[in-house]
Amino acid sequence: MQRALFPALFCGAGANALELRQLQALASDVYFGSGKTIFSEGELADNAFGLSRGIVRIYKRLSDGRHQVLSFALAGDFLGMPLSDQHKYSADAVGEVSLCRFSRSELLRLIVSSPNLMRRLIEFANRELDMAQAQLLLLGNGSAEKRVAIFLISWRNRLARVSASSSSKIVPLPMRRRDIAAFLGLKLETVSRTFARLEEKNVLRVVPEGVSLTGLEETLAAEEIPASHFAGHT
Amino acid sequence: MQRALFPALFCGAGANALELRQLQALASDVYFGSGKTIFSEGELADNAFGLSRGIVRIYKRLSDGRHQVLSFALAGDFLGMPLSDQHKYSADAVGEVSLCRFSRSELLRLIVSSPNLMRRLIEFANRELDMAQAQLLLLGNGSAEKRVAIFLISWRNRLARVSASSSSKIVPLPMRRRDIAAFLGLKLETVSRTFARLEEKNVLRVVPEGVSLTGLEETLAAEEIPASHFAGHT
DNA sequence: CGGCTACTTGACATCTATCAACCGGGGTGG
DNA sequence: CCACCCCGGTTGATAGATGTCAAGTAGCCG
Repeated sequence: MQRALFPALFCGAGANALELRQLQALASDVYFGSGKTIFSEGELADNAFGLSRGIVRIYKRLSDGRHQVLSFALAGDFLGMPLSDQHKYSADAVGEVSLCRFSRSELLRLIVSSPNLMRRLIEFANRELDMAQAQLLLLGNGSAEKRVAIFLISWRNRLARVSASSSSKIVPLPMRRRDIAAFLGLKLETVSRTFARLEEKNVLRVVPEGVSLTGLEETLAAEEIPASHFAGHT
Repeated sequence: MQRALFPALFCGAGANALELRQLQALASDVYFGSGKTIFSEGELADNAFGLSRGIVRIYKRLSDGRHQVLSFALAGDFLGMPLSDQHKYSADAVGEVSLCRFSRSELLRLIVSSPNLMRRLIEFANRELDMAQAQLLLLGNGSAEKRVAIFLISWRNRLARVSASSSSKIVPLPMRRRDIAAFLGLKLETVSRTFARLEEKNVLRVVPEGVSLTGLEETLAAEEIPASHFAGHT
């Protein structure tokens, strides 16, 4: 069984043994079953969470019941910035997830006392900001087809970075169509139709667990939005 | 003449005299005329900029010439996070602007050495992230009318915070329609039409320098997207 | 005065949302 | 064990909103 994977992933390759140990000392491992809510928008953020294993859907609820998915967190990500004392969005488990739970006040004290960790936190915030801004580009300028295509490529790249090599050419899509749609600012029917259209173009195949990409990026390379903006999602 | 306003604005009310002095020691005041480009996406970020006076348009260029405006920076904002060694987007002056220019390496050294400043930087990153995520909500779920309405209210609130009280009920819009459109993921014709429609509903008046709001927020209060997400843009 | 630029307005095309039917798998209960 | 139901997903028809193309107006500066 893996324990407290998050600290190692968060600190990255240049891991400093001390800060790693300090983080782990504060962490307690927790588990959430598929679909469970980890925290909800507006709640007091007594705890901070770091993701060790699995996928977490980060989203904001609109008053009419719609969702905007802000991101899909992967192992190594914080679920929200530990600074604010209130959760600014909700987080649900997509599939089963393992988390590190921290007392936010303890974590904050540790981070503030460690320039190293503080810097890592800024870098994390930076990556989150980059991702959000790339997403703004996509939602502001992309057709449904571009949104889906770029999402798939970006998602595959992110997965590849985390899970080393899942070897198979199939890109798993454990989230539901509805969630993909809510991430891309589309309706689930449109996502479904767009998958179908891309399949007809022979650039991907839809399989029950996800999709397999067969030339999607080449199609995209000829397009207006530089893929470089999206390849680097962390 | 005002000098080096940025450090005081960035440090905020709880300004620590020491960190303030240190920041000012590194800053040199620079001026850009209307429409001038301060830096461009992809350039090496030898300098970091803090905005003292005026408005700066932050945007990404798409390869086909379209722009996505990411934000309109106001006095007190950094133009991009000082961490990364490369500019991730471009910045143009909207009207005349005064900036503080820092050597990025010097600034970084100062910030890393000062837990106080580091924390302020994280808080700044947090605000930027919040704004970007609120924008994602808007682009993902809002009709043209909602986007324009929420933009206007959010813009007015941000201006009010910076310029104390511009007293008049007119909200100045020094940026062009094209920029508003690029910010909202719309075309400039759509923005123009939406202004016209809102004017017909008697919730605003279009004047040469901007708009005056006459009941727009009440209209919005009845809508699905909670305005609270947008009122707080910093 | 003339031309440029920003903006507005109009007619029409295109794309996505909406509403609705249908398919298929997994689980439940008879 | 089978039938049924429920849920997620796909597909179809239609409507509504925004984009596109084009003309026209107003203010500004030379």
